[in-house]
Amino acid sequence: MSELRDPIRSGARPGGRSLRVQEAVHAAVTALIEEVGREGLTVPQVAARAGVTPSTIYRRWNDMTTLISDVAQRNLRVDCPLKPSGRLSEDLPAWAEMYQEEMDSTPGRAMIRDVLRGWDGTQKACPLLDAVRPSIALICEASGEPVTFDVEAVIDAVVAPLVTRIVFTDAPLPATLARDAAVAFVAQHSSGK
Amino acid sequence: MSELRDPIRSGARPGGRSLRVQEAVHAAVTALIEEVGREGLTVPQVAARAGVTPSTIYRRWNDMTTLISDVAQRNLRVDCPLKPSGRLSEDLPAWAEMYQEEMDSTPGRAMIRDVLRGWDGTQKACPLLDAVRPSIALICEASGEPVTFDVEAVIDAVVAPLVTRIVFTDAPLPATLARDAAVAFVAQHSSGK
DNA sequence: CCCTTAACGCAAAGAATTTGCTTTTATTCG
DNA sequence: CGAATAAAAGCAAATTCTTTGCGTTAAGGG
Repeated sequence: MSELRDPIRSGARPGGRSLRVQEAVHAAVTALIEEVGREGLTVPQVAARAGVTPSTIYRRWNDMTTLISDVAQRNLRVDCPLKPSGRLSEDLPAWAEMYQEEMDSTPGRAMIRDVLRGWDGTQKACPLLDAVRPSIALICEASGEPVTFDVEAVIDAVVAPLVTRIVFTDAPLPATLARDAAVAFVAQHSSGK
Repeated sequence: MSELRDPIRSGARPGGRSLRVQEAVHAAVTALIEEVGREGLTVPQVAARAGVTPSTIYRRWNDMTTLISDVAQRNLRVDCPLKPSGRLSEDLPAWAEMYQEEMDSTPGRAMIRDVLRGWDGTQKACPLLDAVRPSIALICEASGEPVTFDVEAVIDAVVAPLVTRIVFTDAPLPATLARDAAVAFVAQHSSGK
């Protein structure tokens, strides 16, 4: 959509006033989304609430879509309190179930959409999948058994069907969709080859 | 995002001038995307090219995002010249390969993103998956063998991993990603149970 | 502690969007 | 096959959003 200011740059000023402004704006967006929804949410409105000039927002984020996407990305960080038991056949399904509950909810769905709207496909990092890989990797490592598959394979088998439905459909999901996929995946990769 | 005018409604006027305006606007969008790209494409610009008043566009589509999404949805109709051989183990991988080529291309990726940006998740019909189901169903029916799976299962196994990568990443895809998934899927559903 | 300059504030200029009203013209019905 | 009806388009004024130039504030580095 449009280049956000690169936070890692020589001479950049990530602290102090800049940071306060960023926090105030993010908070204002979050609050106003609650109050008036995403539609009919305008930059001048956010600016007023944050105690900031509209031009400040335009210069940093360019437009409302990018700003909302930026806020949504912060909320993607699901700090899941994982306590891997070490048994893949338990941990992966458990995580999958939790992940589905997190994502297939009104705020979860809205968050994914918000992230996507501000995503133009030219950035390297993919916020949603990047947020997920560490958890999967952790579960695999905790497993004593040597894994014969890739983290990407898990994403294909359990994350992809889930997010595809969330992104492209309105219909409520079967409660055990992700869990079942995880169980099937583990079964397939332990028995046989 | 915002309700497009319901085309099926008592008293609606799908023909005549309305239709001409719609076609002119769609054509203008397509042409201008080529010339100036999606960014920096404005409603007044489109209106001028289409020989229409801006207010006409605003009243019908509400905003540029919705209009672009609407245009992209028309282009989703991939009339794939399928000639099912009747052997699932050939037809499904062949279709998967073709589908990937169609979607994992610069215009294909842009199209998917355009559709998603105008998608607020409250419509019943899902333009992307709806465009795919008939093809899969056709292949399954053409197969003499009685199928032991669902169309949705195919979507989960081959379409989902594909679109997830397209939607969430910038990285180029392995050329045989979808084909391989299709082969594995057929193998799994013919042997064994 | 001072210097440099990134980032903000302010206000004017410019562009996009909304809105009330009029006109055109599909569609329906007699 | 004409009216009659109302959906959709045109037009223009009013509003609101966005951009931009320039002065001011205050991080970060020497």
